[in-house]
Amino acid sequence: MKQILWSGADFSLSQTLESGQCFRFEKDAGTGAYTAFAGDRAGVFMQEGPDVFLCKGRVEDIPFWRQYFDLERDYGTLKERLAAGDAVMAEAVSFAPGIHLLRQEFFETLISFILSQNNHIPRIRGLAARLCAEYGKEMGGWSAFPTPEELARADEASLRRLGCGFRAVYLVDAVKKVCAGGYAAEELERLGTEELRARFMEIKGVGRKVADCVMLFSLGRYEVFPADVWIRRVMEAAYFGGEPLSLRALQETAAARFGKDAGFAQQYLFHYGRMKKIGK
DNA sequence: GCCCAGGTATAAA
DNA sequence: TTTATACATGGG
Repeated sequence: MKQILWSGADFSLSQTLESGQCFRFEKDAGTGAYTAFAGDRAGVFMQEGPDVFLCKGRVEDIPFWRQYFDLERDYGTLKERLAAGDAVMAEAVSFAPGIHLLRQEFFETLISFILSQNNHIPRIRGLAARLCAEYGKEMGGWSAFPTPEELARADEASLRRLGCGFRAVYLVDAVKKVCAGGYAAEELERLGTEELRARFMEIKGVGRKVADCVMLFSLGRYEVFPADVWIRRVMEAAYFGGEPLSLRALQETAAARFGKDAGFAQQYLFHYGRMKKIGK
């Protein structure tokens, strides 16, 4: 099977899947194909130039995957707007011009990014996989991401046994709050960014970083775009190649960008500075 | 075996 | 308000 999913510029399957937005995908080293999992769906995708193909999966899921990869949005214009008059963003955009913001299911994104704290990507992926295997619906060779109700069967002790560590109590609190209501898609859509962030941060273990990641990688809130994926790309660009950007330059740009929230930006960049050993 | 991670809660300054 | 630590665990 080889169904065309999309054809157009400004989209890179690999850049998008490997930009740290999602934790359930696999790359076939031989063919370069990616298997992506989202909720209880799975698909195998390949990209040849501007053409993206669904190579394995359900044809009726094609509209879902188009939405998931945010393929119908004009990223040319979006990127221009983001990079205008901003050297750091311009650098980020040219470093990874094919990144799209995923529209992942809300609960899966929330749980994944709670798992992400003080953790590295290979281990986050391992944890997510174990969570699916233990509590998600068996799909024949793989497991769906558990629903809030399914994950409500888990208590702190069993989550710790899975290896969640101190994040176990955070997961329990998140599941409890989501099951209690107030997190339906229509309700979240009604809230502005600030209200949404405050709502998420009521959950134990959800700080600004996780809240923003959920808004970015699930809810399409572009206004918080610079706070995560692009900044990370900039840091990688600064660390791995090209003209090195000083931490000071990044901080100044971030302070300008975040305005009143410069403190957060500093803290945020401090972490990345430490992580990537940039600056002093 | 050691190091450390797509942070956050909490204490201390 | 800002800055420093503890945290659980296992992938690399």
